[in-house]
Amino acid sequence: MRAPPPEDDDAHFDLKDFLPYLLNIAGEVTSSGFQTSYKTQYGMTRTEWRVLFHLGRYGAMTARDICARARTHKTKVSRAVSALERLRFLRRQKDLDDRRFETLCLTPEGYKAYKALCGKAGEFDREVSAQFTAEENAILRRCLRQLADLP
Amino acid sequence: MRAPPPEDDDAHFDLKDFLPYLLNIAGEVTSSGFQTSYKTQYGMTRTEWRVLFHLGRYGAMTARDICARARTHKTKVSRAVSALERLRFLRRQKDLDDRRFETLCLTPEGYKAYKALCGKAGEFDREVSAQFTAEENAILRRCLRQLADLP
DNA sequence: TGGTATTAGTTGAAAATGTAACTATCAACG
DNA sequence: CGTTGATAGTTACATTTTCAACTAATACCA
Repeated sequence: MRAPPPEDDDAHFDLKDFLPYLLNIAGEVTSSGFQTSYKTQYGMTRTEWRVLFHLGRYGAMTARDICARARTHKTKVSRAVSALERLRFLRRQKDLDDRRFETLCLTPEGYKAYKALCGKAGEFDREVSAQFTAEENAILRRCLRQLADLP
Repeated sequence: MRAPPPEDDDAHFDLKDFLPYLLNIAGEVTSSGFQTSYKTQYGMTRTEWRVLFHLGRYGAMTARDICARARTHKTKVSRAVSALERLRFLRRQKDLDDRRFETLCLTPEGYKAYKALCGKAGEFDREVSAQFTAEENAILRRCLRQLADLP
C-alpha cells in the first residue's frame, strides 16, 4: 500500500488561489498584527474591539444592529457587550417602546479608549495599505466589501 | 452625563475600510459558505480540511511543512493531524534519519475524500469568483497572497 | 381576545483555539 | 564524551467560539 503520489499538475485547482483560504490566512496575519493594541492595553478580545469600534464610529445602537452591520453572531456580541459593560466602557438602556431592545452607548471612558485605538488602527491600516497602489487598494476593498456582504 | 455624539465625519477613518476587519468578515462569510461541504459529510473542522488539502495537493510532508505553508500554529496542526489519523485519512511515518520528524501522507480513503472535496472547492471558488472581472480576481488574489505572506 | 409565531437577547455545555510548558531528538562545540 | 541549545511535536490549562435551548417581549391573525 503506497501513498498517493504528489501531484502538481492541473487536475486540482491550487490552494493558493482558493479565496476562503486566502482570506482567512490574510485576515489572521493582519489581525494578529493589530490585536496587541487592544489586547495588551485593555485586555479586550477581537469581538469586543469590534463592538467598541461600531459604537464609537456610528453612535448608539442595539446589539441587533451590531450583529447585522458586522455580520457577527448574536452570542458573540452579547458576551462582548457584557465584557465591555464590566469594563465600564458602555451602558445599556432599555427601549421603552419595545422592551426587547437595549440601546448601547459608550461611556466617556469607553469613548476615550475608542479614540485611542482608532488612532492606532488608522496608523496600522496606512502601513498595511502602503504596500499597494491606490488602484489596488480600491479594488481590494471593493471586492472585500462585496464578499463580506456588508450593508 | 451624556453619551458621546454619533459622529459620521472624517475625524475617524471608517471601519468599512479597515483591512483586518474586512478580511476577517469576508473570510468568515465565504468560509462558512463552504464549510458545510467538509463538516456535514466528514465531520471535519476547518483546520483539518486545510491539512487534508495540503497533503492531497502537494503530497507527503511533515507537520512543520504544513505549519509554514499554511501559516498555522503547530498545536492546531498537531490536533488536526491526530483527528485525521483517527478518521484513518492519513498515516504517520517516523523519519529514520531524524526521528523528530514524522512524514504524513494520506491513505487511499483520505485521498478519496480530498478529491471529492477538491471538486466542491473548485466549484465554490468559481461561483465566488464569478462576481468579479478577471482583472479584479487577479489583483485580489495577488494582494491576498502578499498579505498572507505565503511562501 | 387568545393562541401562535417572531424577535432580542442570554445562558450552559461542547468544541475549538491560544499559550506556555513539556518530552524527545538532534546539533554544536568545548 | 558531556553540556548547552535548538527543533519537531504533544499536552495541559485557560480563553474563546459555537450550538442549542431558553426567557421575555412583541406581532400577527383568526
